[in-house]
Amino acid sequence: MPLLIYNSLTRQKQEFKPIKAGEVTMYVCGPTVYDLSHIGHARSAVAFDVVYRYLKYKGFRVKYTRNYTDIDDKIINRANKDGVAWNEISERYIKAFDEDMAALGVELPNFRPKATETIQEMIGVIQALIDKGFAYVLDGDVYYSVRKFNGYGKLSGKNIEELEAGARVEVDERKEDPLDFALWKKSKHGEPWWDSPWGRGRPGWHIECSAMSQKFLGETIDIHGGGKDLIFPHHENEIAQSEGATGKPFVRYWLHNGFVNIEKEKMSKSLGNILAIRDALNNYSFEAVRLFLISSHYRSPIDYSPDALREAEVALERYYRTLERMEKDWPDVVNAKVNEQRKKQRMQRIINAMDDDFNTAYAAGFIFEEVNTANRLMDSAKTLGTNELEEALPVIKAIFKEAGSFLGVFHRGPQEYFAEKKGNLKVSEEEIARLVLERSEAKKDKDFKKADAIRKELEEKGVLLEDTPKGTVWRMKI
RNA sequence: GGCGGCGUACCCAAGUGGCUAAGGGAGCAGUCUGCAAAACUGCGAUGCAGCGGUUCAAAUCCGCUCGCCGCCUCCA
Repeated sequence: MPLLIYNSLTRQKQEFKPIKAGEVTMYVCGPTVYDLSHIGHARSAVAFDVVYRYLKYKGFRVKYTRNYTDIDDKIINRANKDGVAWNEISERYIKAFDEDMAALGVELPNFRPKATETIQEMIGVIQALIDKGFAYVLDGDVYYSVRKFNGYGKLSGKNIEELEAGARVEVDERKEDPLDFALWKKSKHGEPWWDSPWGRGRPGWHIECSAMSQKFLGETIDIHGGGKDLIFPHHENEIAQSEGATGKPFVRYWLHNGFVNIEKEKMSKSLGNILAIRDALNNYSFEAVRLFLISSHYRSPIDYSPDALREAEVALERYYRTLERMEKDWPDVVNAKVNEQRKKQRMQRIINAMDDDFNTAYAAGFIFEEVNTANRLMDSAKTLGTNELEEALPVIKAIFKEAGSFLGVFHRGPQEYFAEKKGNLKVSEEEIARLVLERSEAKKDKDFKKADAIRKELEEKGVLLEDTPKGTVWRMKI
């Protein structure tokens, strides 16, 4: 079964065929670094992280670029507000973004260029556009003449006349047409600037992605991704710039992720309903955040709520508890030789799901079916024997590992997952051990009242006790 | 106003023409347990916003209606 990808440009799922067989070039719009990243940025990053990982899993050599927009009005405004240099702001939030990505287990793209490191290339693209008649200079500014580009609107499905009619932008009277957008902005007093053939200035927003994707990936790239809100005008303008300058198709497959909503409304700065990535990670494991994000299709909107994250954490704990049980109770079985044919067969369901436009939610469903199978077989080992168990457990563990490699969830060891949770403990482990022992003594004496009191006391401190045949174990309450 | 998307059980969510409508969470009952917890088993949509149509067959295609959301302005 081929890999199908929904292409925003054609509005349908298409079989994915890269330009060069076996090799994929992929560009994703990164953040404008003027504030902490929120859960919406996490969604985009995780969605394309999964795309990147899965393409690699499929055997493609992937060249993946994600930029930082480190020069922009918002950065300058923030710097003025804070009374610091603009690049202090951008550097601070690049660092914060990198930390958040690492904390989310997002793999590093091959190239992570900053806009300000690519100014010369941008100037080159702008010059090419001027030379070809797509752009014009106006007193130190350079504008793109939208009407000169034939395919304008093909990605967003808009036509120029309607845009014209509905234009809400403040019109710069000097522009030849209200829809024309800035490629280069003459620097105002006190603003950062770079030298250019048109005088000192700084780049417009859209030009950077055209320049950077060309520099690192070439004139025509396979995949370009970003949030749905970037379709217009950002990506529309990128197409106009890149195709205008090179005369070649810019992108073969456009991918756009849906939003994270809060209370059914888009999370955004202007509405003030932001959840920062690091705030989410304070309360939940990064895998729970990822599981929450991949439990819906990447193009659908998802509604954030504390409950939704909690449910993801509960599900994840169920998963790790099962894996822990497999490894602790059946160490020899679980590490026995994998029946490759069986594995391939079970794994194929997950691969089919992923091949269908990265249906991670469906894929995750199969993981939980395996969880159920493992538990069921372990439960019934005493009565039904271990034949089936011996064949299934190694396969199940291998599936977890393999699917985890591209989902970025389910791929750690249980001890690591649970150890991370113990970091939030409010009671010392020594104290817990002491109370557990005290309770065991009480249980031995049939003093169940005392035993229950201790269990209740610990539960109030967020520690749950479980009596197993091998003794009492404890874990963190979610 | 223009363009686009969505509406599946108590909640989240997959499924977009054809086996018993995945999976997770919550609930109830049972097994296990001193009691719990965990795990397992069973129950739970004769039904996929509503109405009509196409078809041997529709949650899935078409039309209308209702409701929600997004883009058209910086935004992942």
